[in-house]
Amino acid sequence: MPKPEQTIPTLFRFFNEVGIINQLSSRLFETRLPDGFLVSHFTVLNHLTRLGDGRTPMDIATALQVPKTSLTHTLSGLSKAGLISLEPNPKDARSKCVLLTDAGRQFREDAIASLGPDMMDVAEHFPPERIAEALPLLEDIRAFLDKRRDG
Amino acid sequence: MPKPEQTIPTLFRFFNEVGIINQLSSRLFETRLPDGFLVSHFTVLNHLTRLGDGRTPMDIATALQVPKTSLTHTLSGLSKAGLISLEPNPKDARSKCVLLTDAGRQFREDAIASLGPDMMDVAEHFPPERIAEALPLLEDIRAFLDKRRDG
DNA sequence: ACTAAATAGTGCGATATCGTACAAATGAGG
DNA sequence: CCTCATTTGTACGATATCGCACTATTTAGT
Repeated sequence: MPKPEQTIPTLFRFFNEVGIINQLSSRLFETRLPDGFLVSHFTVLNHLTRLGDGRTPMDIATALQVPKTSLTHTLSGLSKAGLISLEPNPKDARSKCVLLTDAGRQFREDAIASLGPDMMDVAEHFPPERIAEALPLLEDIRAFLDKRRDG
Repeated sequence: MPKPEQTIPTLFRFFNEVGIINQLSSRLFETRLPDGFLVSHFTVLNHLTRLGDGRTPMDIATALQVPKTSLTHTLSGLSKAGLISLEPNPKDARSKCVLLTDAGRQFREDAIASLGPDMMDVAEHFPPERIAEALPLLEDIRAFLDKRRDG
């Protein structure tokens, strides 16, 4: 039975730290990306590369937990830049398929490469084991919030 | 000597999880706040309550790691809503002092109270010790990124 | 088959965020 | 004192984000 007096401040601090880390890291990411591109663009390209392209916008929006209207905008930017192509979905005429282009794959690789020095800098101060230790908790909390959102 | 092959993907996953948790928790927060208020508003009120008001906008922007132009906008919203008052800074005529009003303190308390059930729900699934274990790492990474940003 | 409910993507409007450029004020160096 | 660089807050413009409403399509219930 958790005691609210200690628990709630601890959780507030947790979410507060997460918020600021996100802010700082996103900003850092963006200074490394070509002008006009944001973390949101990279995130989509990274997702498609890691888990495979050909997904629908709705799949991606759900996975990344962004509203579908926001994703429409992001995809439109990626498409204009030639980093993805949007094709009709043969399984569902309402929907589309998001395909990576070669330029899109290259963009992601370049982005990762240009972030490499920053990442190594972090890695030098924080042993990967220490980061790896925290990952399960983060993933669990993410999954919890994720499931909770639907219900 | 960290090995890039494992380290960099681990860090990517870390920042990715942080990003999604931030997105999910911010959204949840905002559904609990009165209409028209965002996490950014709460964050400022919370900061002033915890560390004391009378600070300058620039102090707050630095502490919260948001661009000063963004904070100007947030403060303007808080001021219009009567949750803070902006007064001239006797020490520096360029600057201002941000003071909490009673309504501002009350707003924060109400916000925390309305988030209570959500927090307890999280707390039931994640023992506070487990959260507390992760806090030092988050704080260290935050501090590292924070310092790194200046240099 | 037919209607009703649910779902996918988008257009639109409101507003948040942030970079640039500025004016006012301060501080540093001569 | 008197520059000149720095700092504070803001106005402005550009764009991101997101909620609402809408159309087209699919799915479910009868």
